[in-house]
Amino acid sequence: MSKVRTRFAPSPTGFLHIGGARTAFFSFLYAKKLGGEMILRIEDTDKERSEKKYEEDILSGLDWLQIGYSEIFRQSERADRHSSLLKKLIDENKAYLSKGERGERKEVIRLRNNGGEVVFNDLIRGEIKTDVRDLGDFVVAKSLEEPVFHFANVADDGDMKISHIIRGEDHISNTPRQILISEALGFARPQYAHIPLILAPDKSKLSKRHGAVSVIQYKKMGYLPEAMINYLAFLGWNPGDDREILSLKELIEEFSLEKIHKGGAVFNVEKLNWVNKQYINRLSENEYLKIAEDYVPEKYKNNAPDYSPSLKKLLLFYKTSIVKFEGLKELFDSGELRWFFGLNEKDITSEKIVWKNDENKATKRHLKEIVFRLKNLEDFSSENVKAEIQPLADERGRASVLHPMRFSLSGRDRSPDPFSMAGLLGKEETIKRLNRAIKLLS
RNA sequence: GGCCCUAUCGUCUAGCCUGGUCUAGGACGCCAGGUUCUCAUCCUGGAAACCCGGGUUCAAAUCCCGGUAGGGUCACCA
Repeated sequence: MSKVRTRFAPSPTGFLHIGGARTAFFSFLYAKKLGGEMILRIEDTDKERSEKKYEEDILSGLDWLQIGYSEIFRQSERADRHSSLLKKLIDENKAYLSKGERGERKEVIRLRNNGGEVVFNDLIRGEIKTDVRDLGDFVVAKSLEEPVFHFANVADDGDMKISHIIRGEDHISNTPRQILISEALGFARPQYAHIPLILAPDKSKLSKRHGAVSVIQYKKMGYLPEAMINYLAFLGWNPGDDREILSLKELIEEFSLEKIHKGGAVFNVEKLNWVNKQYINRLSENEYLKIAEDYVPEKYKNNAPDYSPSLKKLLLFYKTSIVKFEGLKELFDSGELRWFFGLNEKDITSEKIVWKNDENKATKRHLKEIVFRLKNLEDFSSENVKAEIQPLADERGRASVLHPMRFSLSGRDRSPDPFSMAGLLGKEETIKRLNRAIKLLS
């Protein structure tokens, strides 16, 4: 059996969206699985709609997702080859120049179609038969210099020795005519595999109005590429067991076209978020910080308060609570982190410091005891603070002790636990805030 | 509309080929409880589906037929 060679052939008339990325990824996975390779072919024959920025977006999207290709071609660079193939077809009387019909603009080149039935075996859907008569002598080129999509596509697949064409199911009805062209050109017929579409929540075809257009948008939102390809792979495919989180290596090992579904799959951000979270959790501290720091708004960068040992510890603290890195940015922008960057003293009132029906006097006593216990603590880590304070809380009532401490430090009804905050704030600032609260209660 | 494709919890899906082990399994989300000073995390539990109708069979989510619904495609765009 000859070498497996697949291709991803996007036209640079739009961004690399979720669906395209998955198609590329399946093509890539299949080639890798079979020890072959995938090539990238930019189909830029539509000069009006093709744009460089789209090509760049496609390239960077593939790069981000680590979808590698062994070679890259631009269809526009193969114009000479296309016209000579077209000439050959005309010379062999398999195609002919035809006058424009019904007021159509000019002469076009049509393929002679003898009709009959075209049958092909789709690797995912099985045998598909099409009566090809009503196609008529269809157009393959606008002129010798301007081949139509079908022609250029087939010519390139033939020349580039593509063994497997893996593409979206919207191409399934194009396949018969492409087979006709391929046969006229004398190429060996490739295997076809049409994968189901990715749907929007309302089951319609996923499009711009359903959110992010380019996969690069997901990069910007702080999704990890490993999470993205993992999730994408599971849209219409799964390894057949209960595993949900698979590395690229495992994906390659497990992948098979037979396990791809026939029905479309709805793109679900919630699940993507969950997958992403799994990957964030697995990041080492350094890997995490490297990315996290890019999501700190400018005004907070290098602007950590004096009392802060480091911004890094703060970022690390929120590692388990974000679902994507953009969540960090939201934390900063929402004021959620005000306890760290600048407490608003007006937020702290004696009523709020005191837990439910506790007395001011008792609360004050608790806070004083906390200060007393922390004053001489050498290593002011969250763990050590907890070791000092937890017994006190257990003894006098957890809420009665911990709520005042937490509120004194954060000025918020919802905040991290007091031990973590104390550790992040440092000894001096922690005691300063506690004393301020004690004063308020007097 | 023609042609083609598809159909299991709200969503992603296992099971279907090789009928019984399926009172249909897992995951996300949701709800409840637990852990907890709050929020989040984490743990436990719960609600939630075989599109409909016929047929074959002792037995059908699984096989067959017919509906219905959804999607794709019908370009001198890709």
